[in-house]
Amino acid sequence: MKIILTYASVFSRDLIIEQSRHHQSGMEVLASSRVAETIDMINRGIVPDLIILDTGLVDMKGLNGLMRIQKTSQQKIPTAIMGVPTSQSEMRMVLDAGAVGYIPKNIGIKAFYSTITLMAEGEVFIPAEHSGHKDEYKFLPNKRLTNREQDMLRGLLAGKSNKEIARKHNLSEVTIKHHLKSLRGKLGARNRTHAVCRAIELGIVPE
Amino acid sequence: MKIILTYASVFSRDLIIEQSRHHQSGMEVLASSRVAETIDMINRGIVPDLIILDTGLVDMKGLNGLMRIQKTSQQKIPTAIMGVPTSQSEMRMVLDAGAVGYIPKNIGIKAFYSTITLMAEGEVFIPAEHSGHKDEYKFLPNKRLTNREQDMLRGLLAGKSNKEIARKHNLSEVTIKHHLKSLRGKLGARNRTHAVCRAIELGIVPE
DNA sequence: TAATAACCTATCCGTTAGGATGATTTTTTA
DNA sequence: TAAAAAATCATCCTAACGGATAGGTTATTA
Repeated sequence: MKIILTYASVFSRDLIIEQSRHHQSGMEVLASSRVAETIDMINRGIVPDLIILDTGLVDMKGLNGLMRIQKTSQQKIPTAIMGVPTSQSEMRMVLDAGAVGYIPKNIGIKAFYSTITLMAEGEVFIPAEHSGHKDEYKFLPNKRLTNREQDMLRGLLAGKSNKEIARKHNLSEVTIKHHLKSLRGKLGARNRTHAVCRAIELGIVPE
Repeated sequence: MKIILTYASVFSRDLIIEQSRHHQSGMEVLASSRVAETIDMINRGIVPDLIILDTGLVDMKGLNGLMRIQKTSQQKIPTAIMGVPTSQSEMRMVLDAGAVGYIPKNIGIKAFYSTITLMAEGEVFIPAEHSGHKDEYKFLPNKRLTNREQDMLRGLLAGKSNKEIARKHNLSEVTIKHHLKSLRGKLGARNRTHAVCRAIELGIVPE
């Protein structure tokens, strides 16, 4: 079984890959850190049994990464989304977009392996424990963060005030408020504190 | 080589353990999720070559976990702290307390293994790349979060306002402010948003 | 018992955040 | 090139946050 693991966090990805080498004979995991890299692999003739896409990828843009991969390959390659589970509607959206499943990041290792084995065989997977989960969060809309929004996020992560962020980037405080507003909107956050939580949950944390 | 891995995140811990089974013959990693559990193992006669303590453990209380383990075992068992690297003084503090090293959580897997092998042999380890690191953060003082402070943290992580937190716990808004203040103090945070970042950095995130 | 830690409340006051509305310029994309 | 997206700035206003200061109870511990 051949898998392309497209994962933002190098440490976690390496852990998964390292240990998969010994877990099950015949399991081959290829590492990628961007959707473009994964598409490149496919164009070079690699045909995996399963592609896993992290929701936190820089060039993912919501579910665009999934669509781009589907356009690339002639035959349909089973593709799964891996992310922090939020709402049922998010997972339904993922399935509607053509993914074979949603892997929650808090999954256990054994479950992880049985899950991806199932999905590589064409089964559709959504974790059962989330079936009754209330729709607390909105799915990250089909929009990536702009440069300015990422600046704002970095500011928040440092605990800075609007005034401080404004000084740092030579902008007016008004502009900061504007970018923060659209950042909150994209993250589905109620306020700046919540925005930080959402960003970390979703794996969208700029270095 | 026998190691007790005392780690808060079950997913990460299992990844490490699963893959260590195959990494090097003779490497035995025992899982624990609390300091008390680790102490219990020692009392039951298990003598590991190395103990690894995650800074994010619920019953860790700063470096108290380290001290408690040192008191438990007659012969000195090499004990290492694993956490998100913050400041040099934090790591120095860890060494002063008798630890054999500080393992940064963003370490690579190969480095991780060579590191713990070294430490099990009695070598003292601190990652070199942090030698010139500026003292930006204070180390979490030797104080655990009180129940109320943990309530506050949970509120922040949900993006709630003081008023909402107050309603939830049937307290006055003033009291919320009070607990938030001491929470910020303990986390070394400038404001509520920073407090969330610090808590996540330090691995102190209540379920 | 005295000290300490955890907990609860209050008022005053300045700062910060964020909503609403409106507008212009630049850059990107279809 | 026309349309859309991104970036910039302004004002008015209210809600939320946080500092300073001051008081209290309760439970635990030395």
